[in-house]
Amino acid sequence: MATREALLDVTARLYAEHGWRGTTTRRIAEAAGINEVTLFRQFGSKETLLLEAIQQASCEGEATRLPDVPGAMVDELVSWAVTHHGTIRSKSGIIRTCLAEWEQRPGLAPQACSGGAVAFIDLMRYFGAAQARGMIAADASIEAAGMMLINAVFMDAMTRDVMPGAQPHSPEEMITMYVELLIRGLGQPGAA
Amino acid sequence: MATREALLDVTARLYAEHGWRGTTTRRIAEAAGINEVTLFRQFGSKETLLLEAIQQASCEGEATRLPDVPGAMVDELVSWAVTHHGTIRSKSGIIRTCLAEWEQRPGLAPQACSGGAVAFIDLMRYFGAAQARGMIAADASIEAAGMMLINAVFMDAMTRDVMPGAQPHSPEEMITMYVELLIRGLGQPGAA
DNA sequence: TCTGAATGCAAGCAGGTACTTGCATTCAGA
DNA sequence: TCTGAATGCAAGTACCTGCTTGCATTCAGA
Repeated sequence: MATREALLDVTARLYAEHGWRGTTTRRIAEAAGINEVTLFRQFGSKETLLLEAIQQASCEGEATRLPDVPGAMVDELVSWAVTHHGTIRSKSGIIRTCLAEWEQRPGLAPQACSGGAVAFIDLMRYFGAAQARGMIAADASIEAAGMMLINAVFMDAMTRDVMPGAQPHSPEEMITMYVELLIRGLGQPGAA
Repeated sequence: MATREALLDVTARLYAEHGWRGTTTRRIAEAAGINEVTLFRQFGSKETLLLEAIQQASCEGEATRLPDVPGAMVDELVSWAVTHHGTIRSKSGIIRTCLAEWEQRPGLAPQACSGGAVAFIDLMRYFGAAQARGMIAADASIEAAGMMLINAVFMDAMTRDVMPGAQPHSPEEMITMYVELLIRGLGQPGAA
């Protein structure tokens, strides 16, 4: 079983860096320190190995949940978003590659991004509860706020490696600014 | 010259769909309807052709500018963002691929994303002017607002092809919601 | 001690890929 | 009419890639 685990881990890492075609079976075997033939005996084909590795890498990572009853909204949202940011960042390579290769393998991108969809649903539930309690203006567009927060966190996590030094602020600082701005926008009733 | 243009266009399209390794010289020649040898005689190598094609595709597209003197902010921002959205969307394939292959060719991603950086600078200038005129709260974080708007527009443009049907609203509707929410957040002074 | 499953190693196969060479064809401009 | 540049065509080279085969080695469990 150790061989399987090593192969899956190495394959996911190589896929994130080099894409499907760039992840050759020879390179996988060499990086994992095992013989190429063993790879085929274990998984049958390159495709099987890659699909399993990508799925495993997409799923791992903790999913934080926002409280059922909203309290200190800024604090709760910031700490939740920071965790979510870390989860995305640890998978940023895989997500980038799956998105780029969506046209060749359409099933992978939704799988890799599923964490984001779950987070969005959780966020909408939280906003809905806050709105029901009058903590958010009744006419506020919580949908827009949710999308913007998710997108901002997602983009920050994805581009922080690609553009080093471009962001003078830490993720925590940026997220705090985002959340405070959104809460201000959601709190003021009827500007439209 | 017609041969060069055809090769560059086809190459950019294939690269957006299949990535660097997937864009083979045979495929380029076939799709362009010319002989593979001609490709090498014109560009010398696959690398030269691809770099030139990607650069050309990254640069094209109109750059709208926000007014020097902010007026009807929501209207101005929405129409500007909608144009920006269209520009990004027309290059979404190239951008996705360049981002994914950033680790192998680090120079391409910043090049493909340069339009976004320019747009962000323009937006910050506009927000700064609005703030100087008192149209935005003095303590509002225009930096956070700018990032969020750029990110939201970028993400919408990038994922609209990948997740068809996932967004019930049109780009214009989403952008309008984003802008109105942000303006509300920027207008209310001192919530922190 | 024996057995069988997992693994390693060397070699090879068929097809793809970047790129080259040699020669024939077209065709616009002098 | 001649010339030269651009292009096409057929073939080939060296290397890569997924995958297979045959055989030797290790090693835990009966």
